[in-house]
Amino acid sequence: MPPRRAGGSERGEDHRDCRGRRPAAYAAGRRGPGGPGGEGWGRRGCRRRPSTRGFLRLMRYPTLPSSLVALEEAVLERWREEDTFRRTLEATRDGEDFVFFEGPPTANGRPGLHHIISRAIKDLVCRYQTMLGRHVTRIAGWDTHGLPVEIEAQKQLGIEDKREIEERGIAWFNERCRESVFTYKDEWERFSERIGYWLDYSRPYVTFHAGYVESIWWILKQLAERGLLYRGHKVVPWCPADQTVLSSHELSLGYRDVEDPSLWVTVELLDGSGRHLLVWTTTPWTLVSNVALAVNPAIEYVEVEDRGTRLILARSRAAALFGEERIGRQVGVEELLGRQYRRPFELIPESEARGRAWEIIPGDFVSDEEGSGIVHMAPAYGADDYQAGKEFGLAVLEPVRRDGTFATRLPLVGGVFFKDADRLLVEDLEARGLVFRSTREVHSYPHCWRCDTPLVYMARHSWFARTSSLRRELLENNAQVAWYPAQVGEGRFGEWLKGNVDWALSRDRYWGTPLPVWISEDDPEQVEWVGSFAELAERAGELPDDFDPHRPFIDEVTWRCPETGSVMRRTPEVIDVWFDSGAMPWAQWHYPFENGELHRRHFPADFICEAIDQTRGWFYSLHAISTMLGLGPAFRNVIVNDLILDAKGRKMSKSRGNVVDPWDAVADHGADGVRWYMITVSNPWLPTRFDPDGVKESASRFFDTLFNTYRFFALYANLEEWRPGAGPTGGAEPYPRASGSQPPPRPVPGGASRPPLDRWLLSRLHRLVRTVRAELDGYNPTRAYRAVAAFVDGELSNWYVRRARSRFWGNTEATDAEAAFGTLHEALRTVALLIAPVTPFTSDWLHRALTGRSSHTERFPEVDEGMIDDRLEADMDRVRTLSTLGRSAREEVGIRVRQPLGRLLAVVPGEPPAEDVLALLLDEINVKRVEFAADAEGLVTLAARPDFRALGRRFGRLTQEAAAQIRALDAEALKAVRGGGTARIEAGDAWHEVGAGEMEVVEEAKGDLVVRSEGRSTVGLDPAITEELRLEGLARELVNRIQRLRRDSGLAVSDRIRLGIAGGGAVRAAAAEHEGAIARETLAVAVEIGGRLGGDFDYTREAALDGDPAVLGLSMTALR
RNA sequence: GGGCCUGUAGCUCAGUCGGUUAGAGCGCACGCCUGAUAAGCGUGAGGUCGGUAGUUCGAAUCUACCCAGGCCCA
Repeated sequence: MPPRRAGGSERGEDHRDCRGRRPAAYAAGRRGPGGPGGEGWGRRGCRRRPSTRGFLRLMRYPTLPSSLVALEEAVLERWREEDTFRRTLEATRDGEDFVFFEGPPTANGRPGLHHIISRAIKDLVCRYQTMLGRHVTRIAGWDTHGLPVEIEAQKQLGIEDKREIEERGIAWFNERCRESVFTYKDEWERFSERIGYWLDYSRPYVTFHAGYVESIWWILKQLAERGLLYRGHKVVPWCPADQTVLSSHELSLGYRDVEDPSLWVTVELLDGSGRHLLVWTTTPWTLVSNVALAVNPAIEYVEVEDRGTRLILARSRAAALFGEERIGRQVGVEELLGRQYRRPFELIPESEARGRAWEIIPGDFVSDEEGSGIVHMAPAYGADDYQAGKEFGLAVLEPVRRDGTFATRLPLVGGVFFKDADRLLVEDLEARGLVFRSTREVHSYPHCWRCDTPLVYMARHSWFARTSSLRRELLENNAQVAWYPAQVGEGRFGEWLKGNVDWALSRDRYWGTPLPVWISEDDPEQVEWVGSFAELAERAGELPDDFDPHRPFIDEVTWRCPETGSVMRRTPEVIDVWFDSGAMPWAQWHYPFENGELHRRHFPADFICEAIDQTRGWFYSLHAISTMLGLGPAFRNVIVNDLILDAKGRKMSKSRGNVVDPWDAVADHGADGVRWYMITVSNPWLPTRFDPDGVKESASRFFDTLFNTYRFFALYANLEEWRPGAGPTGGAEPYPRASGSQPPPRPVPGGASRPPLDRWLLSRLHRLVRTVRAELDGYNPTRAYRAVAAFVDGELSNWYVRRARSRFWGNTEATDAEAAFGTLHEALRTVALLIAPVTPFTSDWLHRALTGRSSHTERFPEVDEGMIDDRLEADMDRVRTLSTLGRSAREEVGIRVRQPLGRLLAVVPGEPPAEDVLALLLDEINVKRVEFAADAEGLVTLAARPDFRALGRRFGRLTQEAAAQIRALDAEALKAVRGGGTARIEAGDAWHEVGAGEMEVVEEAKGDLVVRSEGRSTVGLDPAITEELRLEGLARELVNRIQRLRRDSGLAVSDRIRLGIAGGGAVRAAAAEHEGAIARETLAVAVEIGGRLGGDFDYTREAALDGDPAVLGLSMTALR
């Protein structure tokens, strides 16, 4: 038994290929102790060993490593040794810039599987552009500030809340944060290297570095000078337990379905009519703070009489709640607007209400799809409410304290947690007879994702960027961005911009970029933005050399205003961490303090790529900052990738236990395997399922086929000592090397002299190059590489190699052999270059194996349009269709392909294929001749296929009738149409002339043949086997058995033999008739044919050939 | 509750401008090949194109509504 898989210890010593197989060349010669045993390999075992000369020749085209992972490790080693990445940057130094921005990850979390996909895409685009000769800057970055970092630090330190941080000192806490941000930096760098993501880690941008912070200060000051920054109020989600604001991102982590009250309250309208307004809410606790009711002028309101009370509500809601028949008089909105009402609770003294209160206001956000069409407003506790409050100057009542409880001075609910107050409040309303209906319903409500406490929306002071004033610019700039897919840009991002609200910049936290704004202690309106450290020093005195702009040190920097004499003190907040990352186009260069030219060259980005969750994160912050600075869009092309799901389509999460460790994935499938899978399995913008079986499948389909093809090439190229440039096809080096300064050599000449199969492959190859370039230029990597996969599998391996196989060895026609090797070499090398962006390891290995050079310092293949031959491709298409049908027909009659048959009748649309292309069909399905219907009148019938596109235009609703009439045309009429004439049909009570434009006339085979057809192609196979054909079939069987015996006997591919064939009359006749062919195929220098096996043969075997027994014998011989 | 995406063979996915026999791979069945061989290849079966209603001579494709799943937002 051969060994199964290479164990770990054997790795590197074992000359097995990627499937764990021994390559034939080694299997024949190398007999290590672990190899197959001597017995069973022929009578005398195997003594062969390649000559030294032969062995050296084998080294020319190397054997594939034992696995994809081993291949990648070897390539990585090379990249490290020769610093290939840097060489590509140097080689393109004078090229036009292609600007790429790397979105910074946070290095206090480990890289995950989902990072592979965006990194694979980023790497792919950057490598492609590099191979086009452009200079691609790829600077790594680290996102190091913000709440995630603080939370991680708190977790490690076991700290529960902010109070504890302040007790132990901000300096101490921030030091812990600073230490933790690079916890996994090394792992990230190793991971990037391992998956082949070329990124410059030597000079990364780091958001907490003083220079980076200074650039942000500069940006902020620019914005302040443009009047875009202000201090205001905002309703924010607040966790009463942690006493902190949550970001919108964090908010989305904590939505949970809970049961809440569904309360309908009646509120008396104070217009003396005694009518009540019906109001619906799911948060009764906010009624305490109610200051207004909103109605929508676009909605119709009516009165309904219920239990002695006249209620006012939206018409559609009245119909739903009471039924049409109970609807009373209509109430005009103008009758309501500005009216006072009696507030549901009077727990807060009226005197505390500063501003308008308990009045009916208009609001277009009011819907009549649920509730009553009348919405209760508590500006402190809802975003819509707050907006309306600002617009109408409503009072803001804030009885809930930061810990979530009502102020103790309030009657009824003083000291009660806001959620717990609901029950008390509903009871009180019921007691006063103000409840119309009270139930409970399940809806989703945000909770703190850390402590599960229900969140409360609260108005808080905050610094804002006035982005809503630039809505038009944001949209205009967005229109200049090409989004992949487009709907994210138009839809998700565009809609979000349309509804843009001012960006709340400040955070009440510690570890972040401090807001560089100082406020007068005496006059809060006197503020000063500081745009650089130098400016700060001007005001506050010299800064230390190792000045750290972080809290708490920066908080101590104050000065006395020379004009007012007031002390200027910094606002305590830090900035939203998204501003950090959005500032990277400037801050990564410490612009404008240095690198002005570098920054100018690197803005805006030609390309960025991140996951969909960055829509409102990095995509927005880049876009918003750039727009606010008046600089247009920050990026021109953006690929948005979706999530990586598990094999069953579920989100990966720790709690489900379905998280795949990216290191495991790479160890199992290789980086190229995972990259290839992620790029080709579905478009990046669709959620991608990570299915290990799927990875294996797509890998084996592609890599194994490609490697097998290479192996085939290498085997024979080594045997025949072929190398490019030696023969008549000339030095095949069509792609200019990136580093070379000479003009590129011309591509291989069109090769009209090459056989059609070769010309066809090159035509397909160049068409492929055209496709791949077009798709990659259009940021469509999935389509590009699916096309490559189809080429390698369907065309290169399963048609070209399959059909050209015999030309690769023992080919006595040197030109033909040269053409075959040259063509296959060029195809493999071109494929190696095409896949360089997507599977950089395999590409590099293959390219080096074929040429000795790395693929990554080469230029991307160019299309030679002259090589594309439409006619030839069409002919080959027909031949391939016919061979499929021929095989199917053979299947049906049960005659194997080795048995030659006499005749195939064929019908194809259009012209028959050229003679030399047709030869491939004869060979493939092993028939002596193909006759086309045109030559074989009487064996076909004519039929008409209506062309609906044409008929539809002409006949409209009569199309079906006309089509039926066309189908019914008789042979005479069809002959006339085929001859360029017309036929008459009746449709819609009128006669019409129809011709070749309205139909296609096709031939269909008939008769006693075995007929198969598909589309417009048909074959009829003549199953008759003459004696002559039988003998030829038998001869082929003999070749087949002899080859098997050769191989089982351990002979090398090129060994010559002496051959003996013994058997009955038919066997002898077949052998004698086809002796020459048998000898040629089996490399026999002598053939002995007889009734019994004479002579002394080293290896013998009996064989049954369809009931004809035969005995075969062979010996190796030194003769040639 | 709102926006966007997805739904095609058992599974994973293609499907161009609406055109009349909806494709591929895997899996399955059967077979072939045996010097690319621990591979490879072929043939076949397998479909209510999520559903309904429209538009149209004609719908997987366009429209509306509904269902299911996902993402984002509230």
